[in-house]
Amino acid sequence: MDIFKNFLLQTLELPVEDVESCTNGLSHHNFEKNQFIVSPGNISGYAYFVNKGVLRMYSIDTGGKEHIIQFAPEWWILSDRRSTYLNEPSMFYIQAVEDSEVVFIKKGFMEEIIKTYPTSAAKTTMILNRHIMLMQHRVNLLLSATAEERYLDFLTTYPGFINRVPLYMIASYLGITPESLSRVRSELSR
Amino acid sequence: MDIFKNFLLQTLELPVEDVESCTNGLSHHNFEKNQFIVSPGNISGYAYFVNKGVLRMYSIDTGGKEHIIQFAPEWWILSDRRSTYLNEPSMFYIQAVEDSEVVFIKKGFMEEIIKTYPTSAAKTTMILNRHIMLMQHRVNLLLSATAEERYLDFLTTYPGFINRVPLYMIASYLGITPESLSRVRSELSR
DNA sequence: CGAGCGCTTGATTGAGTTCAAAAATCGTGG
DNA sequence: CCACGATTTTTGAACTCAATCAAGCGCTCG
Repeated sequence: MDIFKNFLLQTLELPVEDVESCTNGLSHHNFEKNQFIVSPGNISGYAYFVNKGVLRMYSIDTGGKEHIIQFAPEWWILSDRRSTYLNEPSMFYIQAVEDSEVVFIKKGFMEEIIKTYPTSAAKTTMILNRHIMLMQHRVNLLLSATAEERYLDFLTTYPGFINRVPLYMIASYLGITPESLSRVRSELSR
Repeated sequence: MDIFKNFLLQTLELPVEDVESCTNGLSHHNFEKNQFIVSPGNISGYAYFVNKGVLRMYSIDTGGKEHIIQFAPEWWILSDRRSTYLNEPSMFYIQAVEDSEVVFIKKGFMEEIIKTYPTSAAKTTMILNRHIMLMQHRVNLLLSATAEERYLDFLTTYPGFINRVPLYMIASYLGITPESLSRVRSELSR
């Protein structure tokens, strides 16, 4: 939980003396590699802050293929917003890619923080805006870039990730098959 | 500007008597069809609330093809978040698809609103969360759905839009060519 | 140490693109 | 209100990038 307290301290700039009380009522859980935090059909009332490890959110299509919407390494927040904020059954799986430690952020937690510390509003909304930025970038890539361009962008946008996540998951994130990614990589190393 | 005041009143639930003063310092502009509000290289310090009309945000790739990241009809807010919040030159065009009336929301405006009216935090962050929802859904579709499935989803997610926006733009939004969309549509009407 | 998982490589297929041109629609001025 | 030029949409044929199917290799970890 200390890592999440640091997040409140450093990123949201809450007063040191209040951080303790803020985290009362928040739970954190450990998940083994491949364990599920959310499955389709669940209603997930939480956003998930990653203390340690990596999570992925993905769907499975009618043909049985996985499609990764998002990865979340340390210090990131992951959530199926539709499920969390509209109380709908999730369409996605959220799963630990490595052994992970995850803080469960109750729906409304962030809004309470803002109400109590209005000066943190800019920081809090910045997290959401940053998330939208990344999604805008991702949509643009999916619309306009080739398999190779997407892979190269991934390498620069998420340096180090290539060593933590199996290639077939990166392929799924990029919207290509593992076979194609393999060919792209061998092309690049020519 | 009255429409934006209604937005503050209804969506953010600000007190009636304060709405007037909140909008001081906000400007609104009219744009003719095809006029540009933002071009690549600009730094856009605003988010754009659509009083009337439709905007689109798009990129042009190295091959000269357009790719629409997002449409924004009435009551929506459109912004290249990267440019607005990180002060970077935009990568995108923002253009009026119809004659449009647009309110320029200064960076920081929403955060000021929250500071002044902390109880609006939930409403304000909900707008951002809703935006993320839509993007998550869009990424999932781009990763997993065929041209036909994307088109059908578009029809249900944005009913009525088909009549306001030329098909070649919808094709660009869906990540397919106008020719493919035409074929999908003739298939569907068999 | 072998069974399963992840990655690579090769051959074939296919959904969607590209290129070209015709048809339909729109809009604007006479 | 109509005509004509421009824009948008459709249709056809050839092509292409990435997917699929299939097989083999090499770890790893149980």
